[in-house]
Amino acid sequence: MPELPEVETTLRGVRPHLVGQVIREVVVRHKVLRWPVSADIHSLEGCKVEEGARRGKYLLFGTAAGTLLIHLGMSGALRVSDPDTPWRKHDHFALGLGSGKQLRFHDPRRFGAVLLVHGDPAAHPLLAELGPEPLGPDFTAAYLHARCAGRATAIKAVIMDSHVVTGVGNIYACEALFMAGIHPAMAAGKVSLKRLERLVEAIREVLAASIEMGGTTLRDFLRENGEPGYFKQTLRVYDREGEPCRVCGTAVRRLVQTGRSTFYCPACQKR
DNA sequence: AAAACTACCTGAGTGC
DNA sequence: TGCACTCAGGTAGTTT
Repeated sequence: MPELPEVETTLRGVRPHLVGQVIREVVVRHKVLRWPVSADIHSLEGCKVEEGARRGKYLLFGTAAGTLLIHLGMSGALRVSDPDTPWRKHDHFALGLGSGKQLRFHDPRRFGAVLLVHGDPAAHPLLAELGPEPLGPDFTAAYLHARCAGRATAIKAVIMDSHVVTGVGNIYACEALFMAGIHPAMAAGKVSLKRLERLVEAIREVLAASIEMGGTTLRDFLRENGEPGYFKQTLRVYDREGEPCRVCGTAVRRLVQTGRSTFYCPACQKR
């Protein structure tokens, strides 16, 4: 499910319900997600949520007992619920809040993570090696050019590598490459600085536009209030195999790169 | 060092 | 209706 826009949408949705609230209760209904839920997670009980932030696709909620780190994986979602709402299958974790509401973590595939991190979260192994934020000032064409230099790896794989730039997943990698007119299988080291400038701009533009629309609901992503995101209708190539390119009418093609589907227009995107 | 592959897990959809 | 199979928004870890 979630790439950066969906995580940001989730953050904006849950933050007003969380920040300033005391955590009355921590409910662990399934102890192991991608990793075991931190054994000391109950030490959050009685703590106030002081802040809510995002780093890449990680959500960070700061408290006196440490930082609650949540990753949504492929199928995770957070939802603010009334406590008398019946638990759904795959509701694995929840916080009972002073407001009387519950924040529930739902994740059928259990690729997500719920961890309590002590000390500076930026120093945590999961966060320390992440690349710059794509919407921040450090993600520039010069930076990307340096990271691509000499690499034979496909440009698509490079922009999906969270250690190069964080938050760009399969949907937005396909979309941004289309917008920049770059063939997804092109060797990263062969893409000119000028074209990388367009790519950086395209990544920023597509992520910002999707955030504006509440993210992309492909199958099951829902916001904290149960509403879908509306960016799917704006997708240019993703999940549109065989359909006409919105620019030139050529049929959109699908290819498989490192086990993931890539969608592209063979006429608009050149090597 | 970089590139390719594996693993984790459930559910939806397809074809027989 | 059921079975076997493929595919799905992520990414750490292992192997080549």
